[in-house]
Amino acid sequence: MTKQEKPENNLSTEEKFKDAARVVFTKKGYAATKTRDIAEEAGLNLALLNYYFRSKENLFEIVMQEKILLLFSLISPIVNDGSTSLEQKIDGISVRYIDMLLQNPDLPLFVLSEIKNNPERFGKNFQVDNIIMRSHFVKQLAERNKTINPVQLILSFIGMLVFPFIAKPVLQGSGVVTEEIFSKLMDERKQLTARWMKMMLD
Amino acid sequence: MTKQEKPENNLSTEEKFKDAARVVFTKKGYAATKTRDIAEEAGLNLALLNYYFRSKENLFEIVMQEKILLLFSLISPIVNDGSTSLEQKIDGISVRYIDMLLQNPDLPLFVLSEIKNNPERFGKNFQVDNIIMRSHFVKQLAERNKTINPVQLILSFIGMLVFPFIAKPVLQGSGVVTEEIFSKLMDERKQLTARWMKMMLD
DNA sequence: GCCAAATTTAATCAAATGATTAAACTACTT
DNA sequence: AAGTAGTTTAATCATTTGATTAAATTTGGC
Repeated sequence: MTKQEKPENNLSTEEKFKDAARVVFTKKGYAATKTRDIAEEAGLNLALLNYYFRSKENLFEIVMQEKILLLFSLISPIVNDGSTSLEQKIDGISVRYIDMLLQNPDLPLFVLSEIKNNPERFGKNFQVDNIIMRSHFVKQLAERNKTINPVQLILSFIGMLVFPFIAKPVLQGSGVVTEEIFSKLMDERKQLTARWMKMMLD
Repeated sequence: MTKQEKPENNLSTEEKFKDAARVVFTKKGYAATKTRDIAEEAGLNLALLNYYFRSKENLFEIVMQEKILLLFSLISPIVNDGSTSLEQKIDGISVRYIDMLLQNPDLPLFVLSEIKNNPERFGKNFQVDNIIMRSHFVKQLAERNKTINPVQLILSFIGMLVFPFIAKPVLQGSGVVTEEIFSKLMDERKQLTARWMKMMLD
């Protein structure tokens, strides 16, 4: 009974499902997504999906885990880097976060709505408190300006970075921007948010 | 055949459904909401819901219409007031928008996700282009600072106002804030966003 | 009190949907 | 070539869900 290892295309099959799930879940949300949609998007059969992942929920969990990681893994090392200045952190976050969002435009709206629609599910998944609120960055903020609550500054910072992507469907739907113009705006925005944030420090 | 007008409690019944629909739709989103949930929340029968509204979609349309109106009706008169200064508009929007959001905390996330999940449905519902992008406010912005794209400023402004409410489930879930602290933060935030926005003008 | 219209209910339908099953097929080992 | 574990498929289930129907109940005018 030599346990047969998965050949090339087996891994590929599982990955096809995950890819499809990423696309469909992110586009339509958990509740509106049918397992058949995912199977079709993957070009595979419905039963096969359950063979690999046991359930819709399971597959969703996997996708969601990835997304949340993506959303936080970028920030953590930057805000907790003890060797950089406040200004350097602001520059770094602005550039890298917008770059990441340009590659994952509907990440924030997807993650935030799923969390809202089902808060119980994400008990300890995000350690905002540990990763961000106790970060080196926050300490530097508090040192620099003792009158302003760091939470306020951070909400503005992340808000300025993330909100355009959340409002993107509205902006496009109402013809304010095209895909191309949006990208240019966001690229330009890296410098703007950094500049604005630095102004807001004092 | 004197057509019997709806007595007191009929109007009340229709309103009960709308109230329930507001609650459930806003909490769970369109796809995750079952018509039975709404009926139960209203303390009424399922068939009655279809008697009044013909369909789930219909009822949703009504609720959504209200929500979008709420989201835009506040801004329009302020940004298009030809008699106020840029600074006055900024103050007015900050205060009144945050007040409105404090009373409707999950309005933004609800509206924005439903639009994203179903952009076709909202063809012309939001005239962001007409109401905001061609407003007196934007003209004043462009006059004041010819180097910065007004869209960038507006995205930051609305982002700073709205984002905390979008991130609220995460903030609460991770124990960064309680309901009470959140309200205080948002109250304090009225002045902060106004101050920051004015700084960003130059 | 009685009638007609409006309202409410319980029962039921048809379609959609997540999941399972049993059989067919593939690829690798010997 | 045969056997075996792993993979894929078509068919089917049971439940959920939006909607309908027909009967019961209530309401207001006479």
